[in-house]
Amino acid sequence: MTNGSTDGITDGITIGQAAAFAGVTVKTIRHYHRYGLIDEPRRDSSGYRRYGSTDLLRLVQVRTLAGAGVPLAEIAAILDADPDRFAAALIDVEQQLTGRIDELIARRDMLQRLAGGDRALLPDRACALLDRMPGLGFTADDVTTVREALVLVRALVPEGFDNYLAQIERGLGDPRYVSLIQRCWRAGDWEPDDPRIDELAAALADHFLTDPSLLPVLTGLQDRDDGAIRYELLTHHGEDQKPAWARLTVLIEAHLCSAGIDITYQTPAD
Amino acid sequence: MTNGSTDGITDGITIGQAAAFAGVTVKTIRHYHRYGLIDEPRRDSSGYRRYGSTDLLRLVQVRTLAGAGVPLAEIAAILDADPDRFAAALIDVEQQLTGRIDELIARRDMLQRLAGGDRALLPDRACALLDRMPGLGFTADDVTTVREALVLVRALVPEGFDNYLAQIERGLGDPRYVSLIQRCWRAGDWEPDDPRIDELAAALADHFLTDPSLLPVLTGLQDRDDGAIRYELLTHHGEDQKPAWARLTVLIEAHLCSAGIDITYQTPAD
DNA sequence: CTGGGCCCTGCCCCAAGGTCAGGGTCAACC
DNA sequence: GGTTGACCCTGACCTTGGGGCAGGGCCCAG
Repeated sequence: MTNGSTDGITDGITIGQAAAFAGVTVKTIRHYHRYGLIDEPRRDSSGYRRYGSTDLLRLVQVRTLAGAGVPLAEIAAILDADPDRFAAALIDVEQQLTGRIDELIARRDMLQRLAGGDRALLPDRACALLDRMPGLGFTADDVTTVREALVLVRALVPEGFDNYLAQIERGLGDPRYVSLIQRCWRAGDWEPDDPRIDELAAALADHFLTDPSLLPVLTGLQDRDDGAIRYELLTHHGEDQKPAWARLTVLIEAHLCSAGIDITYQTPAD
Repeated sequence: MTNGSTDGITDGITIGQAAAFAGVTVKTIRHYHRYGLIDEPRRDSSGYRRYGSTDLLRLVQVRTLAGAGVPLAEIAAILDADPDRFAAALIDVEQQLTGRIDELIARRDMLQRLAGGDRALLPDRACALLDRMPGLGFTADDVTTVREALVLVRALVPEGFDNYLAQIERGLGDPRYVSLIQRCWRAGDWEPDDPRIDELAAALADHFLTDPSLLPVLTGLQDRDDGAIRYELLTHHGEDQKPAWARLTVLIEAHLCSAGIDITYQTPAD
C-alpha cells in the first residue's frame, strides 16, 4: 500500500539519502547549495529537498573535484566551462597541488632533522660541532647555551653564520683557548664583583691578542643598517640569567680596546 | 647623542624588528602571544613590547615548529616537554605529515586522470569503453549520456559496477544490439506517443529474450536494503529531459514481464 | 499520543592568521 | 612648532570547509 508503484520514490531522494550515496554529510550538501555549486532541487509538500538523478550526478562531480582539493569557489567555473578551459583549470589546480606537496615534504624533512634530539634549527655542521663539545669537557648546559647562541646568530646574521661556525671549530682545536672558554662558562655562576672575573678577562684578552684569528667576528653584520641592534642582542644574550657575564664582556672589550682592537659595533652614522 | 651607549637598544627590540628577524609578521607574533606560545615581554614607557634575545630565541623555536606544520595548540607542550616526549611528539607530527602528503599525491593522481578530458570520475576500463563508442556510430551526446549513467552506477552500486561494465562491453560486440540501442538514443527526441516507440520496445525485448545475457542486470542491488531507491534513480535517469524514454522503459519492462522475466526491483519486504 | 528519526533554518565554532578601524608614539623635516 | 610618515596599540570581523547545536516541523510506528 505504501508504495503503490513508483510514486514518492521517483519523486526524488531526500538530502540524507543523497548524502549517503555521494559519501558526504547532509551539511556538506547544504553548504554546496549556499555556494551555488549545486542548484537547489525542488521541494516536496513538506518543504524537504528532493533530489533526482541529475542532481546526484552533479553532486558526485562536485564532490570529486572538491575531494581532489579544488577550492569550492573554483569548482562551479570549472564544471560549467567548456572542455578547453576545463582541462586548463585542472592543470592549474594540479600544479598548485604539486607545490603544496613539495612544501609538505620540505616540512617533513625539517622535522626529521629536528627529531634527532633537541638539536633543532641548525644545519648538520653545527650539530656535529655541538656533538663534539661534551667530549672536550663541556657540560650539557654549556652545549645548550652554545646551541641557543648559534640559533640566534643564524636567525640574525645568516650570511655570517658559516664563518662564525668555522671560527668556533678552529677554537675547539686550541686546548688552551678551550680551557679559558670553559672557565667563562663557570664564571656565569660567580658573583658579578668576583675578582676572578678581572683575571679571566685579562687572560682571555691576552689569548686573543696572541692569536687574533680566534676572535669570533660576525662578518656581514656591518652590511646591515640595523647591525647595531643585532649585535647588541647577540652579545648580551644570556646576561639576564648570568649577570657575571655582562661584566666579563665589558672587561674583555675594554682590554682589547686598549690594545687597539675595537670589537664593539659602531653604527655607520657614528 | 641619541645613542649614548647601549641604552634603549639593549632594552629590547620592537615587535616589528622581532618579526623581521624571525621572518614572520607582526600579527603572527601577537597571535602567538594570545595562544600563550610566547610570554608577553616587558613593555616600555609607551606600552610597546620590548623583546630580548631570549624572547627571540623562543620565537624562532615556535616559528620553526609552526613552519613545519605543527598545530599551534601543540607547540607549547612540545617545546616545554622533556627530550623524550619532544622526540616522540615530533615523530607523531611527522607521521601525520606523511599521511597528508600521501593524500595530496592521491588527489593529484586523480586530477591527472580527470585532466584527460571530461572523462572524469571513471576507471580506465570505463574510459576505454567510452572511447570506442564514437567509432561504433554513437554521437557525442550518446557518449555523454552513457558516461553520466556509468558515473551514477558507480556512485550508487559500486560493487556491481565491474559486472555492469562487462555487460555493456559484450553488448557492443553485437552489431544488431548496437543498432537497436542507437535507435533508442534517437527515440529520446521523439514524441512520447510516437508509435515507433512501441515497435522499438518490442524489437528490443525480443532481442533480450533471444540473448538474455545482454540484459544489463545490476548485481549487488538486491543486497541493499535501499536497493529500490537506487534502482529507480538509475532507470529513470535522463527521463526528465527525454520523456519518450520513460515510455520506452515502461514498455520494455512490460514486454519482458509478460515473457516471464521481471527486471523491476522489488523490495524484500514486498 | 507519544517516541524516534528524519528534515528545516539559523547561529556560532575551529586554525592560523589577514585586514580594517580608530587611536597613540616617535623621529625627522620644514 | 606643526606636520608627515613609520611604527605601535587594541579590538572586531573575514577567510575555508564544513561541524555542532538550538528550536521547530514532518512522518511513521507502537
